[in-house]
Amino acid sequence: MVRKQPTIADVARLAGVSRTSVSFALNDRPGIAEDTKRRILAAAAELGWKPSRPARALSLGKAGAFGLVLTREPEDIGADPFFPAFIAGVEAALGERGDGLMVHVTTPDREQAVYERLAADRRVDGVLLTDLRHDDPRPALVRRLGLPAVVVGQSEWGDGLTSVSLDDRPAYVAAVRRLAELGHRRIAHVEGPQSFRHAHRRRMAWEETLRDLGLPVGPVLPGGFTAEGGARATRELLALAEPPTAIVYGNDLAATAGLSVAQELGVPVPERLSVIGYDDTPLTRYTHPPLSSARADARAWGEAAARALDGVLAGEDVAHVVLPPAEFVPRASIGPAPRP
Amino acid sequence: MVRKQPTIADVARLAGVSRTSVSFALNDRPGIAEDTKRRILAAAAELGWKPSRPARALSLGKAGAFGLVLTREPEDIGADPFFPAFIAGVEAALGERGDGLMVHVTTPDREQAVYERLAADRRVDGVLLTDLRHDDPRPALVRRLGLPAVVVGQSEWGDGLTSVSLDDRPAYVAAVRRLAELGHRRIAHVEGPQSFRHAHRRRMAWEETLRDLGLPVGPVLPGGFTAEGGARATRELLALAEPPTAIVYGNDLAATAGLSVAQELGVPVPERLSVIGYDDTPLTRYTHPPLSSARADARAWGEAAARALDGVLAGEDVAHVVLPPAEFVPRASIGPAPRP
DNA sequence: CCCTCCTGTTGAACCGGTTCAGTAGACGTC
DNA sequence: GACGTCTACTGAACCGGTTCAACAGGAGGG
Repeated sequence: MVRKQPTIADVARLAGVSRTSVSFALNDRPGIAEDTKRRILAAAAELGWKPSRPARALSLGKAGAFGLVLTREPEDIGADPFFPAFIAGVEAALGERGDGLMVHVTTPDREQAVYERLAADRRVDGVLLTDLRHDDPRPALVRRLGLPAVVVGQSEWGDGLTSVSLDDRPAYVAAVRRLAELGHRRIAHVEGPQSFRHAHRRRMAWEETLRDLGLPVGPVLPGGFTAEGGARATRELLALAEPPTAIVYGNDLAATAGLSVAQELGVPVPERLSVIGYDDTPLTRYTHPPLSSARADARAWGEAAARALDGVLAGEDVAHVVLPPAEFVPRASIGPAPRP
Repeated sequence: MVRKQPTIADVARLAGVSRTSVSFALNDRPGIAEDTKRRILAAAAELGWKPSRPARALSLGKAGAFGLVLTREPEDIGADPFFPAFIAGVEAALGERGDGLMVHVTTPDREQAVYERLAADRRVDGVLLTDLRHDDPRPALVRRLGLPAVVVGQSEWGDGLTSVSLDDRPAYVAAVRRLAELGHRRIAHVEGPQSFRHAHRRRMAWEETLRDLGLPVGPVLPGGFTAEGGARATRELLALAEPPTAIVYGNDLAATAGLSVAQELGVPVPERLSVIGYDDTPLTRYTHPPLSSARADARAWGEAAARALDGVLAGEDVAHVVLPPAEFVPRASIGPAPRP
């Protein structure tokens, strides 16, 4: 049973003033004598009064919460290193004000309905859009719904919405260049689902860097950001007549699986195959050999996204936020290209 | 800008009835003529009316949301395969009614304050307590705060609170027995943080099963549920004068790291070392060799926990819920004990 | 034909905050 | 001493739902 919380009327009674004065004192607005204010604050403290969020939300027309919708195929709800850290960052920005984050996990077919409900419910003031896809219906959807939103990703993905971006390309560019320096010429890519804009972007970074370097654009296979996909793609790549000497994966999960497949097939890493992931998951330092990867500060990203949405809600004309790009983290999984 | 949503007064006006009638019709209570009800529903549909959650929450004294607090050391916010699936399950139970889940990520030192705010805020109707520790202050805390709660774990951890448990011991018992069948006699354990009750429970399951089998209780080392801890512990175990022939880890992350260390040290798995994890993460099937693990249905757990909390809030005397236990999933990382 | 009961409907109060439009009283000015 | 101004404070309305008590009007019973 929820214990009855004191209301503003209780505080007013104890302090011997009107509810209005209590409200003014607590939101420190001018027009309250110092002395009275102290009395009111003392009374509030004595009763342990905290404003009722629903009442406040109703009165102010502000929910004091943001929404985050994770859309996943039911079978893909695995561990994603991004979200815990991202959410922690959002929380860091929100927590100060006592605001909260409503998390919804849903499937692609119900996604639109979830956003519609979020807008109609008036339980969140805005949403953070992550994992943007090509032709993502959400920017238009939130606009139509009048639901304030911030895009977590490149500004051009958001159809004019404010965005908070963290460039993952530099890490790929650095990775591919490093491989080239090491003498690799057949550099493959195991890509994430190309419907995701960040997955596509990673692929393009790999491709363009190879072009810039005048290297052949190696084979590309889908890895789906999953262990299974990474394993299967690796098997295929290593079965080629001229297998690549290096593989750049879309994320660590696929790369780790790829590492295992190489071992299983007796292909030594990095002697005959160099491997690179993305995400810098905790495991990378402890695979065998340690997996080269790329580090992005998901926590900072979450914090910045929350603050940007704050700004949007305040009616400010928030500029697109650009965070420091992801960094390539070389480890023992890469080495000189094998001699032909 | 949030588009102005229609209110119940708009619906009433359009249908030509009072607000009361609209409210009655929409919560289908008796005392409204079929005909009128149809008219009201049509009007509501035409305007696209959805009740305002804050207004409803204020009026009913129910927030229509649950809270989940994840307490983590800042550096430990990695990928945990449990929570995404657990949250998806909670969502499945809540989503039907349009209720939501507020997720807070915090650090141990602020944990208590977060729960206190949750209670004072009246923004959630109750909380789900996960990751219970020994002498966990939270059951007493939520009781003192009058905050309804359900314990995700064994009933005896909850100080009388309703619990939803999923036994992880059978998987450990089965794993250790299987190892014994395979001829192993030196079976080590790399445990999770013993302050967590489930980590301790896993350790005890390992220990008691060894006793039951009349086998020596092998060495135990802390692994902290992390890759780093798993790697370090494995290194130590393999450096022993008489190293274990099998290691049972507290989770897959530590086990996967252990697998890598074994490879690095040239200890073949499973020929000279059998390895078992827990969680059945997506990666386990694609490590080399595939990692034996234990599968628990985190999604079902979340769903059951949400339903149990529903019951508690409805004032029902909800019995402790017991879900099917975790299952041992043998894979190629275990094999016959090496001949001495 | 009157009284009672039931059905369908409504006005008003309420939930717990915020805020607008006042008002009482102190003070200064001429 | 009449008037205006400023400060400190308050009553009442409002946010958008739910719900209680009351009330028409028709049916049924005596």
